[in-house]
Amino acid sequence: MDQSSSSSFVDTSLDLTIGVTRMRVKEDSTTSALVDELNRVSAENKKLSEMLTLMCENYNVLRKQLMEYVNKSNNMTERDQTSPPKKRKSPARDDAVSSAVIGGVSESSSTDQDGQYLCKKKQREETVVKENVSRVYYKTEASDTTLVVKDGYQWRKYGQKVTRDNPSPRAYFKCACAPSCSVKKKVQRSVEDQSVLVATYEGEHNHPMPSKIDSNNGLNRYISLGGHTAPAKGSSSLAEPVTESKKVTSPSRMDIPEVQKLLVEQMACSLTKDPNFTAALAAAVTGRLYQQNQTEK
DNA sequence: CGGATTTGACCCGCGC
DNA sequence: GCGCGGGTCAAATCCG
Repeated sequence: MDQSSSSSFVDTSLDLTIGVTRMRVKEDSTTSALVDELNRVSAENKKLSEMLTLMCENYNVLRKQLMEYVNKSNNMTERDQTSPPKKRKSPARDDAVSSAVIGGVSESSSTDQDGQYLCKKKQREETVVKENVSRVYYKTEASDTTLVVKDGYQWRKYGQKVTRDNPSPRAYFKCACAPSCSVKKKVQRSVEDQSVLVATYEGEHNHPMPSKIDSNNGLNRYISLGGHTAPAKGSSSLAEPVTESKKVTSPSRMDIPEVQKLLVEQMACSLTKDPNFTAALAAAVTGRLYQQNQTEK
């Protein structure tokens, strides 16, 4: 946790300051006007850089707070999940080692009489024998009643159910590339926080993400839950859906440099959308070019 | 009209 | 064996 928060700090100081050297101001009034303008712009750039740095600091502070909050609520939910004696065991892929199914009741307990039964059972197990199961949390508008999670992949909804432990319905999705890609996901609102969508992924896509844009610009935002169940891990990130994998084999798909890169990209993206910023940036670049021109002469 | 979504019915595992 | 509950199927419906 500490590791991640410290390592996730991204030095975003863009060094936009254009050390405008005191140029030999010509008597020419237009030149002096230009220099004035350059000075003004460079000061503005300085200001912008400071603002950006401040924003980053604020972001880090907020992120820390969110982590703490999430960890707290997570501890609570874990207690909630363990304490009430559930009548039924939740499915293997949801809460236990999924390989328990692989071992196969069929092997040890198979008898002649239920051969046919086991045949069917095996068929089903094949679909159950999984793969990686991961859970991802998405922050959405509480008023948003759709169970759509824009994670970049295309999904086909094939069912919806109201489950006992959660009043909000659970939606079932298959990857749109099925049957070639057998990834499934379940999406349900969190019991504690209706604005949080919990997506449970089963399996891994065997094809590239069709649209990366959606994953970044969608309605939903991944929320960083570095230590949802394992706070010690702390591999948190802004955009990477933190997977709460049930199997050891699940790779951590993004390391810190990548996280930083992504973070910077996101910041750059939001900044470039601001016309004021782009104007200032253009001015800064022009200023720099102008400066170079002057020194070359 | 074709693909996506909805929704009731059905299947199957599990506990009693 | 029965009933409950989660997961899936598939016909009906919606929508671009």
